[in-house]
Amino acid sequence: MAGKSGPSPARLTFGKKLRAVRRAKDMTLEDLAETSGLNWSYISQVESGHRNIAVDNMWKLAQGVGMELKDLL
Amino acid sequence: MAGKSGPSPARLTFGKKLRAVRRAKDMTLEDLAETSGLNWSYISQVESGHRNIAVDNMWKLAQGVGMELKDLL
DNA sequence: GTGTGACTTCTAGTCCGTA
DNA sequence: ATACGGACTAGAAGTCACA
Repeated sequence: MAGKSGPSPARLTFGKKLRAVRRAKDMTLEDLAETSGLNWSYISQVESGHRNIAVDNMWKLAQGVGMELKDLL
Repeated sequence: MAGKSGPSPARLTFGKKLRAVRRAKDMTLEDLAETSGLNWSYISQVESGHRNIAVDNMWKLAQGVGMELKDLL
């Protein structure tokens, strides 16, 4: 794993909200991978809080799910 | 400089708001460096949008300035 | 369709000096 | 008190195979 240190509150907040929104929109990881331009496997790790994701990618995921970034925090 | 790619909208939004809030609270970069545990030189680059900061550190900066992370986006 | 570990490449993040 | 640059290390980005 790349994001070694255990899930932090910040990662978990973002990850859980992202997953909730994605599912609410009936999107699979593969769907979101396509709309965000990121790898589905990577997104899976982000949603579970195992990755310390940076702003640019947070933004892409927010866009990919049709929301403002601040609404995922 | 490490963060090569130019400032993205996501970086700029966060950076500008952080700088505004920090100054509104009369904090210097060194003050924020101390309350957040991050390097002041690095924070300077984040505020100007030159760095693609990760969530955990965004959280630390939000804490260091006494705000919720979502309010800096 | 999804979670995870492992791996390489690239940059986030530190530290120092200089202005 | 802030900015910028170089040089370095830790860790994020990005991908894959297997469950």
